[in-house]
Order: sequence, then structure tokens, then C-alpha cells
Amino acid sequence: MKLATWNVNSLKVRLPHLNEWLAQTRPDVVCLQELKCEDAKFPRAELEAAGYQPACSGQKTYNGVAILSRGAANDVSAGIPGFQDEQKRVIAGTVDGLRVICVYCPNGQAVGSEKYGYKLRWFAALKEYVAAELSRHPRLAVAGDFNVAPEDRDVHDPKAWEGQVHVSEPERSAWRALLALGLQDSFRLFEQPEKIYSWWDYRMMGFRRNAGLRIDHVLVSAELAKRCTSCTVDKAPRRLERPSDHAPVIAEFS
DNA sequence: ATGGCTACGATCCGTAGA
Repeated sequence: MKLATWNVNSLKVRLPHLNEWLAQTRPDVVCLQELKCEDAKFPRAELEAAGYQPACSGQKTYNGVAILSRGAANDVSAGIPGFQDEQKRVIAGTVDGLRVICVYCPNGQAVGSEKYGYKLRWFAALKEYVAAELSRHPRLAVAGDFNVAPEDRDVHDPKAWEGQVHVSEPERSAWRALLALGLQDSFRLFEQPEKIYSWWDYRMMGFRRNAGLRIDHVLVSAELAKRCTSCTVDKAPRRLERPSDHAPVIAEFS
């Protein structure tokens, strides 16, 4: 069973890449972020033709998340209950007994900014939500763009990034608070090569220089971690013409 | 040198991403 997450940075622009990648990779469940597409314009028919049932929570211009699965997801829920938010960043669903929470965590813009404050409040709300979901669903995954590089080894140039948004201590502390609920970073369950990232800046030939960050993650509950057999970043779509700045992350389960 | 792309919705530049 393959579970993937991919920030596509515009579903409309990336639909050809997504279709090709789905056909080649054949994941069972896909969490998508940054659709930048309202639900009325979601390419439902095209994805159904590719063999996937979508559940989406989109908006115009910004944000937007979806879960694609072979069979329709059950108990679909959008947003974080009790956390008022105009921004469509969360969708959850149950697929074959697996609870999947797809997240597009806030960017935060700059440490100390209003958006940074929002990011930290958002993470606090996510933690409460995930805690509640975990108590109901022992087999749970939280997958998406977390906009946090958990450790310095997840950063191409830790010195240049020191204290910046995505790596600041309060953000990493929010990340660790999620893990403390009983989740594990599936990527770190396995021995990994060095300098593996999931996002590269469009500018300055970031991808060519492998100047990236590992900010897209698949977190798994203890019970799911036991079944996890691999977690990898698929760099292939990042090499295509007009790519998303993020690459998909794929976790496999027995 | 604080920029450098890309996407979007608005126009022919501003906002946002990370």
C-alpha cells in the first residue's frame, strides 16, 4: 500500500504531471496541497478517469487540499474542528481502515510576522485535532507540506537558514509536539542518504544545486509505523518542464 | 547585493510562496 503527499503548486498547471505520475507510480492514496483551485473547478472527471476518487477542500488563488484514493474515502472532514479559518488547509478521510489527514501547514513568511503567529497558533490547533483523531484511529497518517524542516540535516545550508522561518526553534518545537503525541516521521524510520530534500527554490537554480529543504512529511502512528516498509522522495517530477517546486514523498506499508 | 522564479488575479504590477 502506497501513500503519497505532493504539494502541486496549482492543480490546474500540474494536472498533466499529476496524471503521468499517478499512472507511473500508482499510489493508493495521495494527499495534495496548494491546489489553488475552487471546488467547482476541481478536475474531478479527469482524476476519476485516472482511477481515483477525490475528496477536496479548495479555494481560489491560495491553499486548497485534496485526498485521492482508489475507493471513495469515508468520514471526510475539512478543516480543524473548533479552529475558525478561512484558509483551506486540512482534509481528512478514512481509506481501508486507515485515517489520513492531509495538511498544508502555513508558510509563516518571516519569524515574528503576523503570519508566523498564525502558523504557530495553527500548529497548536493541529496538535489538539491530531490527538483527538489518534484516540479514535490507531492506524493514522498525517501527510502533507508541513513547512518545517525538523532538523539541520533536513536543510541544505543550516548556517544560512539559522533562525529563519521553517527552521526556527518555535516551529521545530511545534513539530516535536506532534511527534510527542505518538507519531513518527516515516522518513526517519529508515537509513537514508544525506541531503534528501522535498522542496527546492525556483530561483538560483535551487534544484540543480540541490539547495533544498525537507519540509514535506508523512507522519505515522505507532501501529502504522510497524507496517511501514519505506519512505522516499520522488525527485522525478521535479525534473520535468514547468515543475512544482515540491517533490512527492511516498511511504509504503505492508 | 536580500535579488534571483512561479502562479494568480489583477492588469502590464502586487501578493504570496519558502
